[in-house]
Amino acid sequence: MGSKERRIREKEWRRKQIQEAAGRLFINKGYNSTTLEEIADMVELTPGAIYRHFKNKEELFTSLLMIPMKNLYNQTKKIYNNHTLDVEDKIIKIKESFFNVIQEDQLMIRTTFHLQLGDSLSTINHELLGDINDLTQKTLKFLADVFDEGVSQGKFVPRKGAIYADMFWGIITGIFMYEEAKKKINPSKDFLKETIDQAFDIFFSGAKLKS
Amino acid sequence: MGSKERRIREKEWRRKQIQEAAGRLFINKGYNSTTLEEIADMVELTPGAIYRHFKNKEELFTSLLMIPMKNLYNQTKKIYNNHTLDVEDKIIKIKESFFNVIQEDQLMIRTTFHLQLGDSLSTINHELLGDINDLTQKTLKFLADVFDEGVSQGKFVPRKGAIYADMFWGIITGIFMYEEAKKKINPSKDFLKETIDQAFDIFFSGAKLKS
Amino acid sequence: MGSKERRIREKEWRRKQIQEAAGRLFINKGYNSTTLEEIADMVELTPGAIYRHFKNKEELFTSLLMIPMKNLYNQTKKIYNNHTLDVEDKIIKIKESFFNVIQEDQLMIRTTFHLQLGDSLSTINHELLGDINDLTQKTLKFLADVFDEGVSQGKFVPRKGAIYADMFWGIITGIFMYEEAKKKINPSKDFLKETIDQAFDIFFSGAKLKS
Amino acid sequence: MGSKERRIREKEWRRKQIQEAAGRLFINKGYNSTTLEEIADMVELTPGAIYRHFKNKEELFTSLLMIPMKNLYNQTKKIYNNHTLDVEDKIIKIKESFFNVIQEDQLMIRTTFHLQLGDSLSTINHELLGDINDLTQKTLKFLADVFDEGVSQGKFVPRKGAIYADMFWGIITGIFMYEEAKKKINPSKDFLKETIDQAFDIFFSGAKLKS
DNA sequence: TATGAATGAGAATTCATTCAT
DNA sequence: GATGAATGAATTCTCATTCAT
Repeated sequence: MGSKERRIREKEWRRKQIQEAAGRLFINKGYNSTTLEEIADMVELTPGAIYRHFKNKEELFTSLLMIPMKNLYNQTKKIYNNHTLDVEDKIIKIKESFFNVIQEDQLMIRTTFHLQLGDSLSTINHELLGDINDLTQKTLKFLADVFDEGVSQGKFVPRKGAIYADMFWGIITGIFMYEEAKKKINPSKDFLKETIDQAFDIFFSGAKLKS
Repeated sequence: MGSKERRIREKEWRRKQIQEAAGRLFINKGYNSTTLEEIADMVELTPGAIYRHFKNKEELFTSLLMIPMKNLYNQTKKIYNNHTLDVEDKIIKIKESFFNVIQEDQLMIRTTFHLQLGDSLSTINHELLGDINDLTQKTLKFLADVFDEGVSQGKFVPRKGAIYADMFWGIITGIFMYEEAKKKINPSKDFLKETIDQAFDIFFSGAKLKS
Repeated sequence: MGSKERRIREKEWRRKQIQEAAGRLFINKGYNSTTLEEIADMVELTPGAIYRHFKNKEELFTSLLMIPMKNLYNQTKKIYNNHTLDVEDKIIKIKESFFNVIQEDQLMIRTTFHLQLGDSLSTINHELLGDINDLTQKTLKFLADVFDEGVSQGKFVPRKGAIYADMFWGIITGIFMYEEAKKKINPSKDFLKETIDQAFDIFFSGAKLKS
Repeated sequence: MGSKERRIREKEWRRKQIQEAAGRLFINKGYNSTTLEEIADMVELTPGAIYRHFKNKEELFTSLLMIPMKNLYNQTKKIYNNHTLDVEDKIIKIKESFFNVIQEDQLMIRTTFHLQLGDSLSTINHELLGDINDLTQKTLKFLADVFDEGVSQGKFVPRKGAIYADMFWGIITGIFMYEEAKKKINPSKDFLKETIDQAFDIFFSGAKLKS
């Protein structure tokens, strides 16, 4: 019988459920201000039960990164491998992917920065952290390759594709964070999409070789 | 007698001393992992004494932003008001200012992001927070004005100067954070200056109107 | 059919298996630091399954005493009843028995002391605890009887046999614990056998009536 | 003014107060069953305040050993250095000292055994543990020296003094623990003094060279 | 019989902050 | 202005034990 499999599926579902609750809370209140009790309450469990699914609070937190990161990786890979698209199309599509994933999953950006701030993540699960870094690198590698291709096709100003990719990532995350911050103070309007698009236009236009 | 003034000067010196210690600690260990006792130890005081100089931990933390922010503001203002420079020169000089201040005072960026992450900063002194935001806005306003000027001079692609300014800020901070993160994993080489410069080139070249 | 017996045998075998695993763990990590999960892992069971065999953790712990205690009891009884031996021989043989059992089954001593320390053993199964005490008393009773016999034969300084027996037990266990402790700090050499033998010599020589 | 000294004295007094409360509790309930809250209640403090005086629960516990151990050491040293006593007198006096200290401070024995059982003392302050071991060794060294002297005076059966000393220690602690255990089950009579004295007689008589 | 998810109650810490001196 | 002892509230994490399957 598939009773064992059902168990596994249920366990996975629980895991996801906890992640979602934690994610929502982390976004709203930040990592340190979110307690395990709140998370547990949200999924109608006890704090102790969460430890069956995650080694500790930080692993739970970090695990949240994997979801959108995998997403991002897969989408980027798909675009990269789509040979009906030319270089410019690929870059535009990757930009849209980035934007969508980040938009849907604000937590990713926040978590990334949390990791970068290095705040009290000493007990972190190093395997997981390594996985995340690998995934980011691999994702940006696709992007870098596309840029390299564009350069070799004489479409872009000759620069290392990796530099283009880093910039790309920096621009998107930097603007995202800053716009989020502004929204917090004055929530009236959301300029995120607009600013990122315009930034990308400039970036793109600056990258292209003027024929 | 100037004894009163001397006392004031001494007090200010103490304040600065505490800020420096706290800054170093915050950078290395993050906000939450740094205890007031550590800070106090570093300046050979007791935790209680710090409360004579700062309302609480968060105000101390936030106050650290004021130093480089003022710096940044003043430098930007000076460049803005220097009428011997043309628009392009101003922007390049402002970029250098930003880079230098950020470079010297990494804490600013980290603190900024901390504020953006909204992590446990609920008890923050709102006046101080407001001050910082004002200063940032005012600094970026100078930048936006320069861009507006460039646009009206037909030098840049027509866009709102504020958008250019935001992007500018986002690019620099985003790249800074990402490069810092990479350095943490592989400390071999420091691409920060190079990446920011190249990013700026692209940005600048994308912003300029092709004649 | 013997299927019922087979089941019983299997159950007993499981029980023994659990005891062995628990014993090894208790010796190495102490009672409190050993979790039921660890024990269960070691015998490839789940924590819950252990409750089919033992009422709770403490009963499992205490039950470990029964094995060597019974052993000790049986051996002592045999020697006691062996009428080809004279009093001195019996005592020497009993000493050897004690030493061997303790040596092979260090846990007994440790468990005994744990019980004596009274640490968190409130929920203990009183029946089992009683059994163990009875067994100890009965074992020492044989020894006491031998001493009494020796006294009445004019071989030993007149004292109550029970006192001799208690002393005997105290000496062996006390030296055992102390030597173990020393071994922990400096594991180079093992003086246990030597020290116990010499102690016994002194004890024996002090007990004997100088003719 | 001696205000600073008064502070220090007060702090020391607090420390002692905490130790006494903890000691009483540890004796009655065992280490693991005693909570910091109980200890804190007893001295009318909060659990947190205890951490100003002791790094953690285990250090508090272990520190209790130092008091009687120092006592024992000092008394033994005094006897050792008293040149008006002959070897036999010294040994008898040391025995009395041991008995009294152990009697008054049962915790010492229990703690010693706790350390020997190695139960969950992983976070222990190693310095302190080392100190205790040193003190024990030094104390037994005095005893060993006395025995060596006795041997060289032809009073005792030739054996290493260290062996005599270890035995001495093992006998006393072993009997103490066993008698305590018996008292727990049947509290009617206390044979401790009697048993130790008789054990010592035998030991002593066994050690002495029959002229 | 065994599983393993979940409980529940505790218990040790940690620290920002206060306040009498 | 500084001290440092004390607070107190929070929070993470641990496990023996239970129970539906």
